[in-house]
Amino acid sequence: MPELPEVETVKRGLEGRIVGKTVVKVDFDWPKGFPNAPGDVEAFLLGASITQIQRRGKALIIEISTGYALVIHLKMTGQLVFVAANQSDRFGAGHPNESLVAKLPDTSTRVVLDFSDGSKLYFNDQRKFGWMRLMPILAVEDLPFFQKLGPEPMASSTTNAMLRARFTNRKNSMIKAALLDQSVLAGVGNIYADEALWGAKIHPRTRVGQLSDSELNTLFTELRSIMEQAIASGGSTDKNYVNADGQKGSYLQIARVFRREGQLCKRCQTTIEKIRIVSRGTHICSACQKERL
DNA sequence: CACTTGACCTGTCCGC
DNA sequence: TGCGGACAGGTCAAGT
Repeated sequence: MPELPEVETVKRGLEGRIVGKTVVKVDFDWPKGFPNAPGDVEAFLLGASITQIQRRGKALIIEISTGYALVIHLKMTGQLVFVAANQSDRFGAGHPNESLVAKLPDTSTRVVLDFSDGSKLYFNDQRKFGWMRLMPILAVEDLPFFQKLGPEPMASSTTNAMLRARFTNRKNSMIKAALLDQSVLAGVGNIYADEALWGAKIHPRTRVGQLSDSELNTLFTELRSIMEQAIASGGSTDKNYVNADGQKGSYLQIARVFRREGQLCKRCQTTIEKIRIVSRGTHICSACQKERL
């Protein structure tokens, strides 16, 4: 389930691997995942080169020399995996990714881009929730998804005061629902919502209006800190997520509550519980994160 | 408008 | 062993 740290990790991986490369072939057989007008691929992608890669929220924007861009959302099980021309150089016998690369393309492969140097980029998506779309760069920001998207939590221009104002617009929501709402704040998903709430000692069912300014500030500080650590760990791999080299992220090895139900709270040794809030699996320490009525 | 819930998908796991 | 059902969770549409 790629959230901001996972998508950022993919973005950084792709920057060093596909920028400057020329696309010579595109294979896809899945209209819902690549819903483009006939002819777009030939006119605006083939023969063109990758110029830069951006991330906004959980979406990636791969810009192309034709003034078009590939906009990609990995949703829950999407992967973007780069494979060099000579696989054995990078994924030879004994390499941790040998088995993964050996089976690409697999049954989850939706799109394959071939570059002129023989390398390839695979877009895999087991559950088909993700999408990839070719469109003019100038039209990207007009997509409803980007129109509604809230500010970037890690940007220096995003202040606590600004975030407090956005959250308190949703004062009757549970804080976890507000954190997951991409129109309030971009990039937070189930993993880092639980991790940040534990860090700030806030029960996820608390209504936004019940939180003081200082509690909200602590929550935002925790969120930034957690996301920074997650990026440094290459993101979180629960099942599907891998980076641009096909490697897993290691954040869950240092996670405090997520997927730690039944284990002890690292702060107070109480057993971590898994409950259900806003239809999502939610991990809490009921001693550190007291529910208020 | 604020807020919640179900649908979209497929692979996996659990109980029978 | 096989099978039904619950579960995983990002976003959007539709509901209250």
